[in-house]
Amino acid sequence: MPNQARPGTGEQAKQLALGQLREAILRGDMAPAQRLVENELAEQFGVTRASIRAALIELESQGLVERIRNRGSRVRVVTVEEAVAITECRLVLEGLCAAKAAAAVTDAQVTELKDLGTSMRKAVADGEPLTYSDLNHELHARIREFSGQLTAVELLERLNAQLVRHRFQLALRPGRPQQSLSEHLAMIEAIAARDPQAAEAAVRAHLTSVIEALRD
Amino acid sequence: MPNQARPGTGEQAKQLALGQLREAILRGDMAPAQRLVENELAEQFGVTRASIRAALIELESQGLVERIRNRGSRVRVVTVEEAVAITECRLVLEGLCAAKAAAAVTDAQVTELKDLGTSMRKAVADGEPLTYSDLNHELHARIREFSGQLTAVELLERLNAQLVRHRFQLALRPGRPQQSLSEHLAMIEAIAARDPQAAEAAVRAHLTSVIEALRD
DNA sequence: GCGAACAAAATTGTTGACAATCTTGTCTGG
DNA sequence: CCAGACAAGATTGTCAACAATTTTGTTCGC
Repeated sequence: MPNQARPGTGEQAKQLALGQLREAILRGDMAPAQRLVENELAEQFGVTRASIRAALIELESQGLVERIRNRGSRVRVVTVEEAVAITECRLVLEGLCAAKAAAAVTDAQVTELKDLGTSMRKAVADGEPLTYSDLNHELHARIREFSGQLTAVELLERLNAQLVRHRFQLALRPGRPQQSLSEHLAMIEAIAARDPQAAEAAVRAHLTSVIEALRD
Repeated sequence: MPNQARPGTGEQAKQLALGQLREAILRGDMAPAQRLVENELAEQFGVTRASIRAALIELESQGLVERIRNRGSRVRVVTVEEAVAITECRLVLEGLCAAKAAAAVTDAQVTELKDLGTSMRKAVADGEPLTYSDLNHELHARIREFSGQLTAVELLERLNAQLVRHRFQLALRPGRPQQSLSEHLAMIEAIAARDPQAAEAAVRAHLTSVIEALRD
C-alpha cells in the first residue's frame, strides 16, 4: 500500500516528512542528483532528523533516492536506459492489468473510460498537451484500478514515480500526442469489447511506441 | 538493489539487524502473524531499537512485515489470493526476462542452463523434492540474471521473498515435480533456441500451471 | 451480572546528544 | 612541483531517555 502524500492532516511526523519530501521530488523542486542532507531537510520541514531518516529509507526502497553508507542521500537520476527498462516492466504489468480489467469491467466503468477517450480526443484537437498528459495519466490509473490486481498496481505506482522527469519531456514533444491518442483509443476499445487478449496487445503496442519515443 | 543478507561481515548495526531479521522471516523462524516487538528484537540481535526500527521500515516496504501506527509490527501473512496475484505478476515479469534472455544468452550460459536441466531431471528421478526445489529456484534466478533487465530482477526478488511459505507447500506436493519438470525443460529449450516468443510462452505456461496448483 | 469510565502497563514515536566515518584542505618531505 | 600523511570539518550512524498512544485489567454505578 503506497503512502499517500497528504500533508496538513494530523499525521505523524515521519509520515508528514515522507509526504512532503516525496511531493517535492516528484514536483521537481529538488534538482536531479541534488544532495539531501538530513539536518537541512529536518529544519526545512520542521521535524527531527529521525523522521527524515525514516522517510529517506522508505524513499530509497521506492527508488526515488539513493543512499550511500556514511555519505548521504541524493535524488536518484534515471538514465534513459533505465527509463526504457522501467517502461518494459510497465509494458508487461499494465498488459496484465488491462487483460484483467477487460474481463471484469462494469458498464458504468466502460462509460467512464469512453468519456475519458472523448476528453483526450478534444485535448489533442485543441492542442493542449498538458491537459492531454493529465488525462493520459488518469486513463492508465483507471485501467489499473479496474483490474483489481492490487499487487500489480502497487508495483506500477512505484515504477511510475521514477519516471516523472521523463514523462514531461515526452508529453511536450510535437506530434507525440497524435500518435499516442490512437493507441489509447484502441486500448479503450478493446476493454469496452471485454476482449482480454486484445486489451493486453493494445497496451503492449502503446508502451512499445513509448519506448521507441524515449530512445529519441 | 536488494540488501544482501550477509551477517557476520563487518556491517553496520542496521544492516546486520536487517539481514538477520530478513533471514529469520524467510527461514520461517518467525511464525506467521507473529508480533515483532522492537525491544525484544533489539535485545535478541544485540543492537539498539533505532537499528531495528530502520530495518522494520525497510522490510515493510519490501512487503515482508506489516506495521500499524502505534500498534507495532508483525510478519505479513500472504493469503492464497495474494499469492496468486503475486504469481500473476511474476508470470509477466519472468516472461519479459525470459524473452530478453533468449535474445542475449551466450553459448556458455546455454550450457549452464542445460546442465541445470539434467540436474533437475536427476533430482526428480531420484525422488528428492527438496533438491529439486533448490534447483528450480536457481534456474529462475539464472534466467533473470541472463536477461540483464535490472529493474525486472529487482521487482521479482521482492515478489519472490513474499512467497517463501507457499513455495515450500508447493514443492512437497506429490506429483507436482513431475509436471513442473517438463515445463522447466521447455523453458530451457526455448532459450537455448534463442526464440524470445517461445521462451516467454514457456514461462507463462509454467507459471499458469503454478497458479492452478496454488489454488488447490 | 453488565457496561462504561478509569487507571496501569506495554509499546511505539520522538528528541537531543554522542560516536564513527567520510571528505576536504593543508602541510611536510622528497 | 608532487605524493602521501595528517588534521579539521561535515555528515551520517548509534544510543539512551522521554513523550504519546494504544491496549488491557479493574473498579464503580446501574
